[in-house]
Amino acid sequence: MKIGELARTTGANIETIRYYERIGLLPAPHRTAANYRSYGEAHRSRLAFVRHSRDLGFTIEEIRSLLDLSDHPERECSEADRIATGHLEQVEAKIAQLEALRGELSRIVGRCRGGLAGDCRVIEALGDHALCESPHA
Amino acid sequence: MKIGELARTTGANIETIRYYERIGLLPAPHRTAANYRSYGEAHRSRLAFVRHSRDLGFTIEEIRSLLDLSDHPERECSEADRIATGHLEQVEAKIAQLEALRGELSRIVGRCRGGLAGDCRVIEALGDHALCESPHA
DNA sequence: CTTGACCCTGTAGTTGCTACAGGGTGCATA
DNA sequence: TATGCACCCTGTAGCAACTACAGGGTCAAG
Repeated sequence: MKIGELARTTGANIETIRYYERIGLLPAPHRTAANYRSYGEAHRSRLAFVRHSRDLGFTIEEIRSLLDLSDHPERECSEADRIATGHLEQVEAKIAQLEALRGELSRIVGRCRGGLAGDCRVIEALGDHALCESPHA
Repeated sequence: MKIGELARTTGANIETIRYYERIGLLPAPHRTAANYRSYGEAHRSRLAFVRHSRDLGFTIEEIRSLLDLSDHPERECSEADRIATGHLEQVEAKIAQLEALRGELSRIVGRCRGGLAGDCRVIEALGDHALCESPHA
């Protein structure tokens, strides 16, 4: 299959696929006589793995390690679990941070009663961190 | 005050302050005879506004608009409210997305029982989106 | 008079793509 | 046969919002 079809069946962008190849995340496929990339099922499932992992928020370097494990089924699985657990913790931390932020923002937005910028509570609140209730950052 | 002191009193990085000046977010301050930047209270409060807004997750362009309003107190405040409300909505959307992600990730992590990578449920789950419960991306 | 802390400019790196520019290939249709 | 169109190629530059140098100048203390 050519790159366009691979892109369609995985939902990845063509440029992204070439980018993954360039950074060594995907192996370089065979080329046709016209120098077109030619992919097989192994490429498709590897790309699906990458896209799925990216959608779950793993970094490229984390995915590199996970792929490496996936290529060596005789190794121990603990590294994969460590990566996933660490990532989960980061996601939870990010959620907590965004929730604090949401709290401050909705307090700020709620204060606006319309009118002139000189009296604007939104702008006032942004200028003065002391008006915040919780440590959002 | 020199740039180092401004950085200390606002919590901003020196390089970041110069960066803000370069992109026109902060006005260029006076220079001493030795060509050092020399800041006053107006600079400090403007930078505090910017850092606070960044901590709340506003983009540079949003902050540009907010600063512009802050510089024109005779204008209407509605734009500030529109920006803040829009940003709040984005934060809420991001939280929802991360919560879906957390759900999938904790399901995936929970499946690992140790052992070899070849049998690893974490790696299996990453390779097969169909094993997911909810549409996380 | 030298050490150290501070300041300057300009440029390049970070992450994970995305968007061209400028060209080649392959197939169907007029 | 020409020609139009969809597709492919490489290489480079751009995005956000910084951060990190390299290579140099300034200034006060000991």
